Amino acid sequence: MARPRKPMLSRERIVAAAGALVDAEGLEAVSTRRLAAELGVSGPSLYNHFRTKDAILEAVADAVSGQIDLSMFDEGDARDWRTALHDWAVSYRAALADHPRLVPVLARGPGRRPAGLRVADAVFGAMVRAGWPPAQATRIGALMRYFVTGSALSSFAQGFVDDAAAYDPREYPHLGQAHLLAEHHHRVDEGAFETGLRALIDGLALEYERQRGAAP
Amino acid sequence: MARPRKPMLSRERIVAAAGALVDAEGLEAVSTRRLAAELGVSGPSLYNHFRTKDAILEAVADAVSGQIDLSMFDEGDARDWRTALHDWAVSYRAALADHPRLVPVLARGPGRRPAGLRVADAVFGAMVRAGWPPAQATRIGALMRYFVTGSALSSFAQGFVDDAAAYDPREYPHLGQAHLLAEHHHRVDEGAFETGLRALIDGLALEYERQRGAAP
DNA sequence: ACCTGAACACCGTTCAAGT
DNA sequence: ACCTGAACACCGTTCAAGT
Repeated sequence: MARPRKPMLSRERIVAAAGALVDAEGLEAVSTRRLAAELGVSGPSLYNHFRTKDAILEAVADAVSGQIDLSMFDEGDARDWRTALHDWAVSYRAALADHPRLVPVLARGPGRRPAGLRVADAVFGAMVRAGWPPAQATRIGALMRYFVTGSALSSFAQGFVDDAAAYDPREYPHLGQAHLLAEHHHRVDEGAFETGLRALIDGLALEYERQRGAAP
Repeated sequence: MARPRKPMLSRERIVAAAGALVDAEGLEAVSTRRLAAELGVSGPSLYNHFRTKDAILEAVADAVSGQIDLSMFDEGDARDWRTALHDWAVSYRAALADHPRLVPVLARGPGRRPAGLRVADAVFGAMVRAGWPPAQATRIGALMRYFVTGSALSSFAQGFVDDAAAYDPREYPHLGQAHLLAEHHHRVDEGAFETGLRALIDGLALEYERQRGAAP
């Protein structure tokens, strides 16, 4: 078969297939041979389009970053920084929660990924425009990433086994209900995210007022 | 050689060697063959002591959870819930930051790991004792884990490449200084963690007062 | 330029064989 | 009980060969 007159692969097709495979079966399931089989080619063919398997995953990650809504940071948008930050975090988490198994790749940071850099640029720019000193704006970008990636990386509630016998009341006197967490993981994790996000932004607002008071 | 009269391996030796290997070279470097070689045995020998490679990593993770200070949650401790939560988060992060490459394993939750369960038990019990409703105490445990694992999983600052040319000012008008982040990553990430932790706890204190005011 | 099969140096895990 | 080598079904990546 050798070289077809019409290429069988493209970067787009590879990224789409890799994304679907990660979502369906997880990062471990993505092998070059498996991915190539899904695309109807042999393993080494992928190396005509990407330098390494990791570069494929980076491209998938950037596609996910591209789903994050940034419109709340537009110059013309009327939302104040608290509301903008909240709405952005919700969209950020939603994009990651759609592809939880990709979060370890996204957590590596933007690197040279364009969509990742656009996110960092938008939030930093908006916080500075709202009156935060640049060093604080950087910290806000960082701490929001900690919180959102942490919440999307793995379910808190699903981290507890579904088996009442696992929680010996003599060892763990307060975990008598922990075996119920897994069943309600959606509610628990959503609630914790909302509570945490609210607390984070309320706390930042306090800090903002302190700085306002101190500065001229 | 077959079976020696004195066993060559023990769970403890395997866990110690695996931990050292993860710290030195990362999770990807831990293969059963590599680990066995480090211990002077052949690969399959490990299966006499652990059912799978993953069980070895779980054991390493539990050893790290065992390093987290929980004394601030003791009944006799005089710290109020805000201070206790702060001091715990600092110790929690320090334990994880000592072994950042293990964080993806720790982020899976306690599962059946005893040290992981002790942490969950202590923080939940202390929050309830401080007056938080159980559902809120659960959320606090969850959101703290989001924030701490997110901050330990990967450096925010090191997620940006060290190359000024990567930040085209026409594409990313606010990232003119981003190439300096990697150089100061320690300061940046520490500062963001402290700012975020303070904001989180200040925000929770506001919520606590609201509940106090609303309840009888 | 873009695909192929063969090859290299790896994986996790099982299992029969040894003591 | 606890170690071994052989084996199975995999890996990521390189490379010469094909068109």
